[in-house]
Amino acid sequence: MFFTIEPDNGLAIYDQIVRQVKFAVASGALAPGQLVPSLRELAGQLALNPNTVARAYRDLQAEGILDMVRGTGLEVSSKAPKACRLEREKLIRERLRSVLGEARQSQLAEDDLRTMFSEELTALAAASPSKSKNR
Amino acid sequence: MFFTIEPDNGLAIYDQIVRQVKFAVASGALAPGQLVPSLRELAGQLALNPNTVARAYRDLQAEGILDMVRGTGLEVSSKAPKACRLEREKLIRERLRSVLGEARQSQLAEDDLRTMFSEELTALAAASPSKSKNR
Amino acid sequence: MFFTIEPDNGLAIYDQIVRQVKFAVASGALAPGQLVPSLRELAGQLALNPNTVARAYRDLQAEGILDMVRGTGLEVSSKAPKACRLEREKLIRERLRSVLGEARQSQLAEDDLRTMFSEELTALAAASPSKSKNR
Amino acid sequence: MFFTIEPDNGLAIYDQIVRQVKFAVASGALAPGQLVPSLRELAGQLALNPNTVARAYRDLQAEGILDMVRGTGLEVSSKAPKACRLEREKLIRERLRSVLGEARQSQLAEDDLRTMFSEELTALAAASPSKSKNR
DNA sequence: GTGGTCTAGACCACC
DNA sequence: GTGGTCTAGACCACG
Repeated sequence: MFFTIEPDNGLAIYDQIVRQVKFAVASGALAPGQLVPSLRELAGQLALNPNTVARAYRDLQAEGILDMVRGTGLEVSSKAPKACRLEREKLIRERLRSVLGEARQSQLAEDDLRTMFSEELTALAAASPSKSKNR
Repeated sequence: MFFTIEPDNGLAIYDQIVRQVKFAVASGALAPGQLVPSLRELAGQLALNPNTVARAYRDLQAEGILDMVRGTGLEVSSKAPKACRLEREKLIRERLRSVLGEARQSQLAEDDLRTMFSEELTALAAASPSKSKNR
Repeated sequence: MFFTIEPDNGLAIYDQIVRQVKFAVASGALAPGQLVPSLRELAGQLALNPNTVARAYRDLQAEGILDMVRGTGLEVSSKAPKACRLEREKLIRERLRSVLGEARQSQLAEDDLRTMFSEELTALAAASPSKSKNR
Repeated sequence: MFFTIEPDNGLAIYDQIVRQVKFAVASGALAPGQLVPSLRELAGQLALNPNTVARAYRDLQAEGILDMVRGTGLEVSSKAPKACRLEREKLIRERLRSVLGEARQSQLAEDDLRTMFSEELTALAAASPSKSKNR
């Protein structure tokens, strides 16, 4: 699959999986009815403890993003895309607001912050020319 | 003092103290040679256990931000301002990079991200008119 | 494990643990990649509070001697042996220098000091025939 | 006076004073009946809190090394020289034994330890050519 | 199971 | 008064 896990980015691993599944659904990469990778498969790919993946899938089931299909696996629910599109912006905006809040509280000048933002954005685009026009 | 603790913002309390002390030094609010509040004093103000404050101050000593003056307290070291200014940028840039990385990976359009950034920035400025030119 | 704690030898208990871990790594008794005893295990063996062991392990992490493996424990880092060998010499040399400095300042004759050194060394060797060639 | 205080050599400041007074008596630099510097004088010279010096003098009185002479100060007792000569060796030997014990326990080779001892001894002699034959 | 955090409270050394 | 250490025990997140 197309997930990438970074330990030590502050987020728990299971939470990174949860977020990325939601993002994949939001972007259409995972469509309703489609099966997500099995526990063992994903755990193997990401070199994680299956329990960790299980924890993520459990949370996703609890939120109604994934539905259990007995004997088959977990599939993306029909209501997932709408929910995930809303969720995506919320999740990212939350983290962004948190960073900005800390920056302001630290008396960092707004201009420095804008500069930092631009720098990181271009650095990111350079590192992985993912999604301007082509992809 | 002028510290504010938010339990459950994801960061450990002692780490919030560490960051805020660094930020205060970076902004000049705490000058070298100045004593930080005593363990018991700060613990009292923030309604924390003295051990929690001690943990934060111990970390700051280990980083060379604070120097112990026996029987007197902990004072801001002479090398602290430079170190803290660098640290402040590093801490914020790290978190910013992490958010941006997640946003990109989530296929969020760059323009949406820029918009989000601007919105949050102005929202923040409105909420607390901290530091334009006039204040 | 093979640690021994002496309360009231002037060193804090957590510091004794730190030193002994470093010494164990320096001597090869603890190899990189190997897990140190868990907090609770070591605390049980030494009849200490787990927090005390945690403090020691935390310091060792901060110095890069131990790496955390989430959900598994703490392992000796790959860079630890070199660092610990240097550290061992430094720690002992520091204490030695301090004693010698005091001796000299006390006007103790250098020859008396040499005699004292030899006496203690042989007394020590007699007490625990640790490491000549044969053992 | 001829005392030197090193904070952070592991010994409490008051203890360093106690030891150095004893050493001065042992070497004859302070003779029975002679007055030691007043609290304020010594505290001023060493840039210490007078309470710290008071603590040291109090301990020395308790051991019978110093006698209070009302309205005059503290003088070296008649029994001090003999006691201090015995004490000097004991104090230094204790610390030396402690270092050696740690070195052995750390698996440091005996030869390395001997080398270290010689190095530090010559370094010390070079730093302050105090007391071979001439002084 | 692992380590991490926090609280509570006691005791100590030092200034 | 200051910080430092240690104990005890609870709770949490993670794997």
